[in-house]
Amino acid sequence: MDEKNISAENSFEKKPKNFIYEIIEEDIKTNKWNGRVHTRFPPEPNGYLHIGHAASICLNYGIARDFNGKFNLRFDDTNPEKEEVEYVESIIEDVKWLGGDFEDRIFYASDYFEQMYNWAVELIKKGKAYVDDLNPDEIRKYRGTLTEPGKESPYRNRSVEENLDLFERMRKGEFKNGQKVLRAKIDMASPNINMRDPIMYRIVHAEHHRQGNKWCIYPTYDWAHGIEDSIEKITHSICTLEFENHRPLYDWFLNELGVYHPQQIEFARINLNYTVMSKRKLLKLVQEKFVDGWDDPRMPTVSALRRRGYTPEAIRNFTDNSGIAKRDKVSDISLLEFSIREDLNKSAQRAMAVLKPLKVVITNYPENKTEELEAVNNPEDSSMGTRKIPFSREVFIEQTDFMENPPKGFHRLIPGGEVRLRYAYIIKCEEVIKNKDGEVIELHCTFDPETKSGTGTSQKKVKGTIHWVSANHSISAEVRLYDRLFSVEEPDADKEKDFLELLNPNSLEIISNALIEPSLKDSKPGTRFQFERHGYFCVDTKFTTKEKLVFNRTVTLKDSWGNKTK
RNA sequence: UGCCGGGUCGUCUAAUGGUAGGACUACGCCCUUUGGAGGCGUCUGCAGAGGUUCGAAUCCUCUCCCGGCAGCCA
Repeated sequence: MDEKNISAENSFEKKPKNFIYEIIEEDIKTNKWNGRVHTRFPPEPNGYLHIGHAASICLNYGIARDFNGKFNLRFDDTNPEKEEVEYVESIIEDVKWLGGDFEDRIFYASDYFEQMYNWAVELIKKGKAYVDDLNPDEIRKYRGTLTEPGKESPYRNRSVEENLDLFERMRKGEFKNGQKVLRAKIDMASPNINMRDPIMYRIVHAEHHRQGNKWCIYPTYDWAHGIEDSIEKITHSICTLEFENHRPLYDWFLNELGVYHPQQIEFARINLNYTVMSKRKLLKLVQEKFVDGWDDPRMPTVSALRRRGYTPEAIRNFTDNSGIAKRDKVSDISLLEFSIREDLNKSAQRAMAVLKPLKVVITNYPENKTEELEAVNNPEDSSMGTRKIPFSREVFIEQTDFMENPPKGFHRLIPGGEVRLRYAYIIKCEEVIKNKDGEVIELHCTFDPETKSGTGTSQKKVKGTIHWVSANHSISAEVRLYDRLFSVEEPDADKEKDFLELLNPNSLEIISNALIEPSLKDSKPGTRFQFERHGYFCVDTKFTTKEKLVFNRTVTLKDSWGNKTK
């Protein structure tokens, strides 16, 4: 091939998406893995997945898809005390929902325990691992500090035979938790603390969610993870930055074993402002009932985002736009919100809902008349068609759409002013009815029959168009409005205050008597709508009953007027 | 004062020795029967100092700042 052809071909190549794609493209060029690409997502089933995990799933699955490779789901279930079947099940559901297609490749690290044990025996025989009798406290002291080398355990130089015997007896259950560990024999003076004879096995007498009581010794992350990757013939083992210091150890184990050796690559995890991402803190919010579960719509978990009305597409776009790099980052929540607005604007059916109703009587409209008005289901997508909305003499509008003493620039209803009722007529406010406390409780208006929507006969122009529902036809629903869970940008960053003190007390507002148009009556849980001029809403899957629809607000519409008045 | 990794608009991310660009946000304007959507525009950035070079965000040196690591967690 001559140079011209090469450059012609190159001009069709897409620019690598990020530094990991660059590495993989280079590997393909040099045939490092015989052209194979095989990634994995290796969660520990000790909690629900959050948006950060979603980024990892999208990255790993996306790589497999883009390079015609494979993607595994693998549970890193090496710690029976923290792991549960509930978490396994939720993780499978979430990965699938996000579009991470692992086909039939769902694996469990615990299925490799026998192989891991045998390889540990091999290392003992090579003189590269030993059983240590030091207790946890002693081990910590012997490890040294960040600036001082550690010292060797007095048990470090046991004979191979003794180590073999002790290790076998560890497995048999002859010792108590913490009594003995198996350690790799590397270098107690290493500047990398992870290399100071790291622990490979600890004794844990606990029931494992898949293995039951078969094992009482469990491998540590460092020992187990490379083996899991190796067994599955992973090519690129992608993990987060905090494992960078562990890479020498990952490599050491695989080299000593002389087995298939994937490449570990680290990238910066995604953080989001106004929330927390650590599983420990999320668990605390759940356990101490600050939220109604892992899927409370205010949580940053995948199941919460789903319940709130996010689409997999929006989450994928968000993680794509957040980018993959090595510098620490805190992504702005507004980018997440942008991604769901962008998606739902194109796909969500429009509807009218009045959250805080104000009664309007149209005095010149016949008492018993009902009109069926035509409304567009989605102005962005005419294939979604139209629907009929009933209109009658009494309607409800939004309390905030009327002001007796409006500020400059207010386009809605004012005494003596006119406004269009969406898809209906232009009305004029003739009289304001108040209660004895001076609160506005009702408006008397007149309508102009010449201004019916869609007739094209109206010469009249008004600045504002507001939404409404017919008093006799609307149905009641519960609407839940969510705001950010925390009132500060980085709840983790404050060293003075516990993150629980920084919770936003107004993160949930429940409106129990909102009025919605009758076409929404039989909406199925999970269905998404745009309530015009309010935002996107989703029928809640947890609290909706046959008697009552409950809507979650996914995100507000952008509101340039509201911003101005703040 | 150990080791490892990072510093590009407010946020996120490109440019890999050759015009610092995009997205989000914010703010204007236009348009609009959703104050939505859409269109157009504006603001703001290479941590600092030297050096190499015709030319540096990019290469080198020093400084500063930030993050991770001392679980029998992952």
